Amino acid sequence: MLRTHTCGELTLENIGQTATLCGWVDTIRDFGGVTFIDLRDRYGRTQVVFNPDSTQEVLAEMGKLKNEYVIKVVGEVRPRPDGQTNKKLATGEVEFVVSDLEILNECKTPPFVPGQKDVPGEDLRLKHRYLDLRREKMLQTLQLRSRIIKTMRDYCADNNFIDIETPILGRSTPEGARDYLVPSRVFKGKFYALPQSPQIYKQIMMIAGYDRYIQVARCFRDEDLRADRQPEFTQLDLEMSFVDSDDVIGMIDGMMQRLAKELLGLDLQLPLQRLTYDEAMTRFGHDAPDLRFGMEIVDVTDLASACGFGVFKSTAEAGKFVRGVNAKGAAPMYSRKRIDELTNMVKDDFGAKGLAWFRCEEDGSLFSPIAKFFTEEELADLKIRFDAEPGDLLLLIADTWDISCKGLYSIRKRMGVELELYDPKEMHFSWVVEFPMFERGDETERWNAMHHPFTAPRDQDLDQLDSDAGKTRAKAYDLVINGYEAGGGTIRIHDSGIQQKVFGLLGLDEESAQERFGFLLDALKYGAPPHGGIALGIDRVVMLFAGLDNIRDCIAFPKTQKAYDMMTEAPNVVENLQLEDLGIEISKLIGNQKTDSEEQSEGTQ
RNA sequence: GGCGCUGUAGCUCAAUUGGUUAGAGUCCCGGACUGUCGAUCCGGAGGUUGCGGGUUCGAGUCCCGUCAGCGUCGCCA
Repeated sequence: MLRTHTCGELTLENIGQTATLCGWVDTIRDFGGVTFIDLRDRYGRTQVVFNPDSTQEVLAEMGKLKNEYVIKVVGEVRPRPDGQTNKKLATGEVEFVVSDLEILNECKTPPFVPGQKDVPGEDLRLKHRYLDLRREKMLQTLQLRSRIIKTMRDYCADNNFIDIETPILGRSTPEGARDYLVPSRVFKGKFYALPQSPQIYKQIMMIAGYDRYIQVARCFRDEDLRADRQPEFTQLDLEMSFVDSDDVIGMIDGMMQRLAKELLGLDLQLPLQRLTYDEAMTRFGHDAPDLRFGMEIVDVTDLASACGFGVFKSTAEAGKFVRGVNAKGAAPMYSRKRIDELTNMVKDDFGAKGLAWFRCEEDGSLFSPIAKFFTEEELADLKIRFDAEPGDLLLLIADTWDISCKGLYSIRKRMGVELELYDPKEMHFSWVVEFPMFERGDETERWNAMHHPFTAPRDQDLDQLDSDAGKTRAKAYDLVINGYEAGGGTIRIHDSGIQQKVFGLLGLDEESAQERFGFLLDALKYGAPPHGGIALGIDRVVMLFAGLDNIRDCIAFPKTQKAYDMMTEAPNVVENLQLEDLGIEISKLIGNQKTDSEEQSEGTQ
């Protein structure tokens, strides 16, 4: 080892000891005579002191030091003079008086330094990720991530789970998200697919009798990115045999309790709150509601059908919905302009026709551009329904169930932040359960699986599969933290008769089901136990536990919104020889296109 | 693919209704200083305002296109 201690280690207990430290030059404070350098590594910072009575050689080397040089110093640990301790530093009561200095490596003048106050632009951070990862915040987040994963693994190990790796090179299953494909050299013209999840493999493991499986699994989905979505991400994949929904939920309840306790010092009361999907949609318009605040949706379709306002009346009579939220005390903060912004949001993003609003005045009356279409009694009814008090702002959408859900959900989410309706540091864990088995495809009359085609229906809904499939509820459950879907799972179908029936409803005949999932269907016939599981999005859990609002800061080497790696410049062109090996020819329409960033950097040179 | 925000010195940001030589802090370079910890002080360097076009007597500012980053809708079984 080049060093005897780390930069976060030396304290008053080490006074008088000779030690050797290695690290990066964080800051230099040169007083002409004495010079202080904060030496930094993963573990902390130690103040290193150069005195004028050092040797000429040491002083000469010291003169060469600049930000982010990597050095090794030998010296003695001494207490700091009275009144000169630094309480911000764990090592702040001591200093390290240097007797020898070796420059292990120099550093070009960096585009930014890890300690600077203003965080650089994200593109610059991603391009020079090795510098960005030196930043305290990144270091803390990745350490938290490591501890979260360790705690998850420990918990699972304590509960008899076995950790098993499944293939990265797998087979494309055209359902679901777009696959990342890998061409085969041996089977020219054929492709592997990177896993969207180890779903099939873990079910096979259950059939094989490995009744409690986990994996920290990298998954890949070739879809557009979001603040909380990366093309490759990590999930804690878990599957259990001889269980029902409550058993899986209970297992994760315990895991969340341990995570919250060990990493945040929070005591979670178990069982965690549960909402059904229907309840979540009715009350919050979304299947992963943020339960840290109220502002629940109020349905006034019945009032609307009897009122004089044509838009409301016709909407209600068409079997659609008039629903709204009461933003308590929001009226003074929301000018016409800000209400217009909300209106544009629900129109542009979700295709709502408009946003009706009522302001509750000081005298308790409701003011609105559309108030004239309502009788005094109707206005009074609205007030009662929404529990409106002076200063409140009522926002209503008259539209389909889907649009009213989406619009009111986004309004609630946005105003929750703007009105500071909750403490951003608060954590709320809950479950949304009993999702529908099926949803309608956009252009077809056929059903689509809401989760995946192996999801089991609730026992009491089995009969409904034939009569009213749309009403069938599944043994499906999502873990929701602070309004984010942190994980989701289901109990799987282990009965081939039910599986055939579900395939039928999904429009999959026996032949095509066999073609796509034959190996699983075969395996299910060889003694499949009842089983089910869940997958937790580790990146998102880290994001939420760290109090961050984007997932890239929880991943060491994330990709941009276009799934581009700014540091390695992947994806990129490959040698023609590699393509020939694979029997692949790039279409002339595409050619060997330069990536956009290459074009841009050439343009700016 | 749609909508929106952003792009000015190495970095973080200013620049009034379009108006003189595009500024500040920081970083960098040089100098001073023996107790700082966001060190301080003095001096200096540093710009094709992302790129291309247009309007105008005049464009960092307005318009069109384009590229990049971010947010969002679609999408994400």
